Amino acid sequence: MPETPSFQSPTGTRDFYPVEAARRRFITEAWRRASILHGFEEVDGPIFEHLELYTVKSGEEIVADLFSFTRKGAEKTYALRPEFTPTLARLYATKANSLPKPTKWFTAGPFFRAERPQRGRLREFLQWNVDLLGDASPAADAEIIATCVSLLRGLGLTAQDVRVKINHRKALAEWLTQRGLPIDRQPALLKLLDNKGKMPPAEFAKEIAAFGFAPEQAEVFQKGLIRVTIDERTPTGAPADTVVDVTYFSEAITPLARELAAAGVLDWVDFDLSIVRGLAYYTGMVFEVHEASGAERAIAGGGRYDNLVELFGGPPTPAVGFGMGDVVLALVLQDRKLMPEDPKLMEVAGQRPDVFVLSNGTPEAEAQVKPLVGLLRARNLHTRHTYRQTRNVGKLLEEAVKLRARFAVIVETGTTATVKSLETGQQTPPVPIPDVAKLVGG
RNA sequence: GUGGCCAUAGCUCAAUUGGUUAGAGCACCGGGUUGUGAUCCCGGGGGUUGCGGGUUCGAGUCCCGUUGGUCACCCCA
Repeated sequence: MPETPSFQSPTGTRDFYPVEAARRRFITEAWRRASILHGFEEVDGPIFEHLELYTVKSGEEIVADLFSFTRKGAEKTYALRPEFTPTLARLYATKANSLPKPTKWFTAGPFFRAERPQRGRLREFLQWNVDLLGDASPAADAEIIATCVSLLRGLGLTAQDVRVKINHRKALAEWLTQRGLPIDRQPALLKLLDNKGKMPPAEFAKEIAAFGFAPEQAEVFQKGLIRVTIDERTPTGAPADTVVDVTYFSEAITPLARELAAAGVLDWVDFDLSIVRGLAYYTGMVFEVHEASGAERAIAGGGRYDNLVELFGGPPTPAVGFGMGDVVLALVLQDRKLMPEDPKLMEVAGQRPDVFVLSNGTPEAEAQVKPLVGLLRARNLHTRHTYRQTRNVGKLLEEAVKLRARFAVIVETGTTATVKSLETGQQTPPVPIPDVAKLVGG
């Protein structure tokens, strides 16, 4: 299409009309509330970074999945940020000595990945990142997960709707080593676990057998779940655990389970051996949040990354955190009918008008509309008026209702107006115009 | 990067299977009405049928390409 320019939006991006913008705000405000509720402070960085910031952590292969560019007369190569963690590590490393321990930061903003879009994945999306740095304890792990659960709960989701699936890299590796699986073969096993959902059970069983597990033990990995209770002296697993002894693993994660119980979120959690995440940099606990039936992609994912700050030039610093994108979250909310519908949405997004001012159409009354609108706005009331030509009171009230205004003010004369509550239908007798503001809450 | 499906008004869909000037509902605007949220009636604006090419007397309809959407694979920080 050489000649006429295309005005379609770029692949994998979205246009935000008022309704979509309100949905976005519904989500980002929930993110912000949950973050602040748990004592995290907002930070941010540039939306593009030097390309090397990403290749340091992820290698050259990542370049294919980035939007990168150079300036004409090229200096350096930049990339639109695909994730926040490298920026976060830089922020922390730069001021590490003066930052409190722990440092609790969150951010929310746009990120970019040059992939083919599909359900739950776009090229431009919003992501919420919550990180706790400088604390290596299981309590820190639990605090991060509790913050994530707080968000989910705040949006109306329940432990029946979504599950937090937790694994522990280090514990799993040590357990596997104890069982006699050499370190160098473990990545292949993790990869297999990660792919479990995409292959027939028989094939999975066959492949798992290659790692020295009996066929019936494959079933445990197939199922993946380990129940951990803190009521008993020794954690016990689900019945399947008798087939594969995960006692060592369970002991390793018991401190975390206790902290999760103390934080009141243990009932949202499953310990799941098949949660792998990227192999690159997680060093301990890893987790993902999934819709309970397995529909949709992961809603959130994260874990402990104790080596990363050092990798970006800071002091050795334990860290734990997660990211949550808006795309899958919105899909799950819509699946569960938890995303407010159109008129309600404006209210949720804080855009509901307080007052709609109209007149009865006489010149004296009409002349008072704009001054009154200005007066009410000066009192911090969200005030609207019509742009239509009709002065039919019925039609204008209809417009006020459609906008979900709380009050309609009808200017009756050059000096008086009536105030009608659109919620109760009650209407005052004519009052002096200067009295209107206090009648509508100004 | 690979593959399947899809594309008609802002939205949801029609168009007698290749045949006149592409229609309807919703939405939007105006009127019915110097005055109260409903219902109803009348009228209006809106389309290069995603875009480009081809076949044909004739293409929204058939063919090729392309762009975009969607779903899956790869990947998933």
